[in-house]
Amino acid sequence: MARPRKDQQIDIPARAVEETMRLLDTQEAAAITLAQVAAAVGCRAPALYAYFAGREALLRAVHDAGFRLLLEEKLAVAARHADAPLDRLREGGLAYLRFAAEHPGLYRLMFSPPAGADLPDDPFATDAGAGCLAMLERAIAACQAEGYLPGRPAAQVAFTLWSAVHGAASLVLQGRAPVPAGQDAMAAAAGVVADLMDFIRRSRPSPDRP
Amino acid sequence: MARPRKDQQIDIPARAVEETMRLLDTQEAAAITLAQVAAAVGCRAPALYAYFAGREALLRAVHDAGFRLLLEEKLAVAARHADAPLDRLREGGLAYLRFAAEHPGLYRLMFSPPAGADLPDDPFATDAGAGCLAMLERAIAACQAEGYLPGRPAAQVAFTLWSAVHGAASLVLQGRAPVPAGQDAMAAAAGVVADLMDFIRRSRPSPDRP
DNA sequence: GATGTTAAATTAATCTCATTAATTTCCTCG
DNA sequence: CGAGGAAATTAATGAGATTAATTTAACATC
Repeated sequence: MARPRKDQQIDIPARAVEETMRLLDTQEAAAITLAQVAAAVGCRAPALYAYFAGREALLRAVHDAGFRLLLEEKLAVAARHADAPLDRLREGGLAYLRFAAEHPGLYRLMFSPPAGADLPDDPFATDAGAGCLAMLERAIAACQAEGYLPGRPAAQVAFTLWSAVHGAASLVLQGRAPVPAGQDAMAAAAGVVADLMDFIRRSRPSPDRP
Repeated sequence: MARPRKDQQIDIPARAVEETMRLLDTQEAAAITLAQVAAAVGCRAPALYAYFAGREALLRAVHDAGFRLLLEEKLAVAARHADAPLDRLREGGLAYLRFAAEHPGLYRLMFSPPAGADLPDDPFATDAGAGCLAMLERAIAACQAEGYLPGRPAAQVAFTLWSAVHGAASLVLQGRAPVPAGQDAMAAAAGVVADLMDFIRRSRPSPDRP
């Protein structure tokens, strides 16, 4: 019972990331223990060290997997609104919020200081989140092609919008959103998206004004 | 050397919060150890338990102190722009960003899930951050009195703006802001405030349009 | 097929904290 | 002065991460 037979081998690295994500539905990242993950995977804690440098590294891998998942969902949404750029922007924002609501623990991990693990590589280029930002930037460029948000660098606007939506998600997950009464906590966050869309709509010089 | 003489007593609870804040300038909250704090204060770790239920509670106290500090700074800024509501809003946002830049560790702690410690009391009402939001809401009401952002609930707008500025600060502190080249990381965040002010300016029905 | 070598886990051993228990020292009040 | 409580301290416990030592399977070579 030291080394497993070939037929009962487990793909430890993959399972570890999966199971950690699952655990994040229940507990916060800080509370997750390697023994827990190992138990869920079907091995002992030290076995994880063969595939991850340590707890931090495992969490970092989950962090990255989270961004890949988010990107997938956003791509799917974008595909459904390939034409209408404004709709794409709104639906993208709402999809983002949905993601945060459905995976609160994972979302928090994705936006916690990845600690230590970020020094080795480029600060932003290699980050898994960069893909999401790039995608948002394209959506904004499409809006600009229709006359919205004229004369501003798309990258800057992308950062503004991402900031707002991420900020909303983050505040909601901390219970810091004003909850109107009996409503879903995410309602306030959806309101942020609505406000932003309104701002964008008004940014077009000539038509579309009350 | 068990109990200190009256003349060499320390105000442990106050010093502990102070020193923890100081430590946060260097390390992230997760890395701070009670022994470290105790050493900085001038006592041993178990002494802290007489004043804080545990590590979490100490961190929570620091979290609250952080919000009080932030509120102070914002009040000072507001006082300097008692008239011009739009300026007050912009300067408030920039002051917020400055705070985050100057106290990155503290800021992260303030916006980390306070974990466990939030169940006992009201989710939002008693929170130290509520004061900041309330203040923002007043500033917005003042802008509305001048015709900006007409017909929207001030609370909703306040949440949108707070989300955007907090999101920007949060992303910058994680190195997730696009840094234009050689510029300060906070430049991108300042750009967010500029964008928001622009949106607000355009929200007034009649005048003030290119 | 026996056998040495590498691989992949396991259990045992360390180390670093947080937290709790036992002790010590000082102050205050009679 | 002596008793009792207050405020720390040192000693003990326990959870978890990490590392060392050990075990067993798979493979290649003879």
